[in-house]
Amino acid sequence: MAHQTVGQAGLPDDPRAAVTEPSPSCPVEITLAALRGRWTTLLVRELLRGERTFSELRDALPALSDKVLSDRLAQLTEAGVLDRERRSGWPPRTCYRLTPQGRRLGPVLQALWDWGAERL
Amino acid sequence: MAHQTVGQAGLPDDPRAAVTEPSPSCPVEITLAALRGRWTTLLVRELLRGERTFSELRDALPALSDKVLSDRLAQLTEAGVLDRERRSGWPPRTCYRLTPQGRRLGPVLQALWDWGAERL
DNA sequence: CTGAATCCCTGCCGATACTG
DNA sequence: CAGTATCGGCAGGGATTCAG
Repeated sequence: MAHQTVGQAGLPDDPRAAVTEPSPSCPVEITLAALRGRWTTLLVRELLRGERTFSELRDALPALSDKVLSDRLAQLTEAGVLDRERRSGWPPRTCYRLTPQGRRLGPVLQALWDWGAERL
Repeated sequence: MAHQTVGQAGLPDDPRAAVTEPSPSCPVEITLAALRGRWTTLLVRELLRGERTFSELRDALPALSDKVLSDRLAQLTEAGVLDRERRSGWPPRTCYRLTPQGRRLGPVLQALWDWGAERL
């Protein structure tokens, strides 16, 4: 439903692409904001493989500090990309999984991958 | 040809996606590096519509300073996204146009647009 | 175990001024 | 016209420490 007004024409000619300065409401900016920052795409890739706890993510990305991991998980949760589920009991565990919106980032990452792969 | 080893499986299971920290040689990072920074996607969008001179770009994006415009054009040229053509004579003009690689950013921006548009 | 708070350092980007 | 040089403010992100 996003493009019924432009058909096959694509983005450059979409009337809503007429902005003349960066705007947080531009769809492209929204997506880039969700993926912004170091480590973010690696985290999404990890979660595309399945749900993970905080420590599983830390183990999967050993060079990522707790602070940045926590920051990125908050950013992605805020962006609607993933859910957190706190499990009661001991030791405390929090499990993260992609939302349906988050799973739709798969094709986006694939598009980014494909373009970059052609340059190698 | 980028994915013959993974068929339809897609990125998360590609063996080359096994990196555990951000790497400049990761295809996703290459693409994000090309698009990095404020104004970059707007410049690419503008050039997807056709070639532009420095001042045409400045007129299209009035809030963009000369310095940043110059920085972005250099970054995109370095990334192989666009070519510059200096025209001799007076006044001096430099024309920018997308390379074939640069034109292939169209589908990438479209993927970014589509994901962001669903969130509105 | 899962984070939040703090500190510091670096790089981005905007403004301004200047050159071929 | 098409840039480059310089400076300053601010946000990103790493290390460390503290808390629920």
